Amino acid sequence: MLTKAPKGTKDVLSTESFKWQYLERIFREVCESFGYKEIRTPVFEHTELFERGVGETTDVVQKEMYTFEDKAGRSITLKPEGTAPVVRAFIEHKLYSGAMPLKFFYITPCYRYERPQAGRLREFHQFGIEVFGSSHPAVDVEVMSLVYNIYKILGVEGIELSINNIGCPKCRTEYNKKLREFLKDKLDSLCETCQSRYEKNPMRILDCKNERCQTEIIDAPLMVDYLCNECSDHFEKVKEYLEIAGIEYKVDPKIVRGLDYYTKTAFEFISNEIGSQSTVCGGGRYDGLVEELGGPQTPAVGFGMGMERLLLTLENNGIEVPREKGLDIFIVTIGDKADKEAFRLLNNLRKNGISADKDYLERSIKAQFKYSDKLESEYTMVIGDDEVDKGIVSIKNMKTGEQQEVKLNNLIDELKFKLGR
RNA sequence: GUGGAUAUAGCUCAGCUGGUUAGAGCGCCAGAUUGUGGCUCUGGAGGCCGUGGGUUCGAAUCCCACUAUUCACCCCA
Repeated sequence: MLTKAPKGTKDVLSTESFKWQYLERIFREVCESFGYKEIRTPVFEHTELFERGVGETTDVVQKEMYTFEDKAGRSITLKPEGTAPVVRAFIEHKLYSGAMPLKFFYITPCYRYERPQAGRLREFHQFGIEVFGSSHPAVDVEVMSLVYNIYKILGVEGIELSINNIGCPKCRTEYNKKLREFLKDKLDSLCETCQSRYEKNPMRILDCKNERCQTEIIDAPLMVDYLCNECSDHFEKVKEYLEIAGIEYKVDPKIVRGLDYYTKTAFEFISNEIGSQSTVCGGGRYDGLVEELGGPQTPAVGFGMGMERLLLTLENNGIEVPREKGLDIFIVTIGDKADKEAFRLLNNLRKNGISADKDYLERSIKAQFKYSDKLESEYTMVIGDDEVDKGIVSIKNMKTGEQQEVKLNNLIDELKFKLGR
């Protein structure tokens, strides 16, 4: 137990971390080019924030939150998603009083108590963005376009964008009423989960994979057909802007978001190659959330992307993440005197921006070379008594095997030249 | 919360229907090459065979329980 990471968590070892750094770098670059700024919020929040923000009836809140009491008896919850905390910060710091729209991105761990499976962990990492202050449909599309760009840059193929409009509180309650009416006398032939969905979230029934349920709902009314003028107008404009952006999409009237705050636009990017958890990115508009949490009425859009799932997608696309470079130079030492000289040299090299390392195990020359090879050093130099006395060392290019004599006091300039620094 | 699969060396796995010192490849360490890596060859270290119980003269192997991992459902990124 002591030497086992808790269920649903994973160490990112140094042999993997370069992939994360790569993804994070791409996110940051793309966000910067879209004018988004980073925001960092705490890993834990008051439980109430998620109850109110995500919705008391959602599965996330009802059975998946890491909730505990702190020493003063406050109920604290590890963030299960990224949006509510950003909205909280937006309200707390009265950011609505500044220039709009306001565009943020974040990279954060999230926590949900679930049974782990492929593409699903209890601690997972989410990359997301939020835009506050504009109800313009083009903003919805900008958000999707940012995701689209990331996939393009990463070289990910076979990801499909599905969009829907799930209405606003006004037309959705109207629609839910219609849907319940339609399902009322079919209730008995629906599967168990769908029966519980009937009250909680009847739209979800449309998405059921159970065949019996599917045949029952063939003629069910669809949200798209019951949108109010404002919502359906918004939906049409989103499609127009998607055309302008040149982003392929399909309308999927069955997309339903499991978080209560979504309004109007809901979208998903789906990959069919990473197992059952096919949603690689999900997002949408949430025009009512800021107000719900005590701020002024402020429209907003955003998305969240699971980084573990993105990594899976890359793997299954056969995309190799560029590896980090090896060491510039490794110093092989022979004897005590040389060891001290090498230690002094290391310091100098590093100060000059040349990454350098040496042996610390007093191993044979051969073993030191092997180790240098493992570190993927560009160069390896040998230093023993002779070299210290004469002030001349030989440096070996590890790719070509060529060796060259260099004066110790010229070493740094010579290396800088060779490395193109 | 529900269901299925799996658990043997650091990693990937073999070990047939129970039979005595548990194997391979890779990795690690060393030597062949006494101051030069990658290739090759040789040797070495490294296992409570997930944990506990049971059946048996005898269990890595069969049975049960537990734990962990994993996949799927629910739900979500």
